[in-house]
Amino acid sequence: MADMTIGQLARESGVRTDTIRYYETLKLIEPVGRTSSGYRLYDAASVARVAFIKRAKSLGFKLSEIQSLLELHASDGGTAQDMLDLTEIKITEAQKDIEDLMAMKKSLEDLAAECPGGDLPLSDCPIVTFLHSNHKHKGD
Amino acid sequence: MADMTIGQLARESGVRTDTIRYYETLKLIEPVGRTSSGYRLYDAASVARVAFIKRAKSLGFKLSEIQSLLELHASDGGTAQDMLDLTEIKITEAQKDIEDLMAMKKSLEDLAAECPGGDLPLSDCPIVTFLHSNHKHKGD
DNA sequence: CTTGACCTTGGAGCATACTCCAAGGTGTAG
DNA sequence: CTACACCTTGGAGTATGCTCCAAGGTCAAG
Repeated sequence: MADMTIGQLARESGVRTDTIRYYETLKLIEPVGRTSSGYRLYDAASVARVAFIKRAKSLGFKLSEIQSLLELHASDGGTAQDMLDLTEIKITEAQKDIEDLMAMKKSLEDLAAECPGGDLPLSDCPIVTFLHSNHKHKGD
Repeated sequence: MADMTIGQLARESGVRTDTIRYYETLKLIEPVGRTSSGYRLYDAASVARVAFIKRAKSLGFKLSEIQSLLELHASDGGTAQDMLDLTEIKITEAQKDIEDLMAMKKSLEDLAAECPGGDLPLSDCPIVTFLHSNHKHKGD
């Protein structure tokens, strides 16, 4: 496919035109040109670029991080190590988020396990008691 | 402690005065009264209420959800089962978030494991190759 | 020549949880 | 009486990733 408008790129890429313009404000993508009337023009490389952004997003990279990824890619100095470093930071972050969520989930499960349920009054539920507890915990 | 101003409540609770006023706009807390000059007044129950909010937050409840928790608590009809239900929804959500993060982390690890690192060009890093791949995956 | 789909820009709005600011009144210590 | 800390309200700003809107220009079909 030769040049295409923003709507065609959007359809090819499975994103909205607004999203592409938004990515443009973040310098993630730029049209390859403009028609005489001002319409943005894109090409096959644009489709690949949007796909790159979508994949990076699916790996948990934020748009600002994807910008760095794209810059790295565009620069001459970028090495495999640079990419590996960024990826390992992301892995560490994911690990921390997982641990935080697991701790939260365990607290909830422990409380739920002791809640009798049924038509009993709220005061019989340890979750409520915990929330109302006077004992301070770390971070208070 | 008898009545206190917003600043005292903030100090007791370990939050900012702005945060308490913000919670007030969300109907999470209300002053027990006002001085003749308009200063908000709080009491010991207010401290307990802010503590409740902080604990619920630490369990992963959003402020809007905490509002429901507080309403449940204030209503006569609330049962232990209601609380248990809300908690189990939260547990399920946490589980899903954990799974999503673990899937993401695994993808990153698999790619990182194959990246040679070092001064090699970016094109030798499978992460870059993956991001540039033409193969569509689910969700594209 | 009109219709309708498409494009343009600039800016506002959503969700989340605050945080900060300005302009002004209050309260207490010395 | 003067500082100075504290309080008030209303509104704006932060971060993230879009999404929608208005007002208007463009383009191809019939």
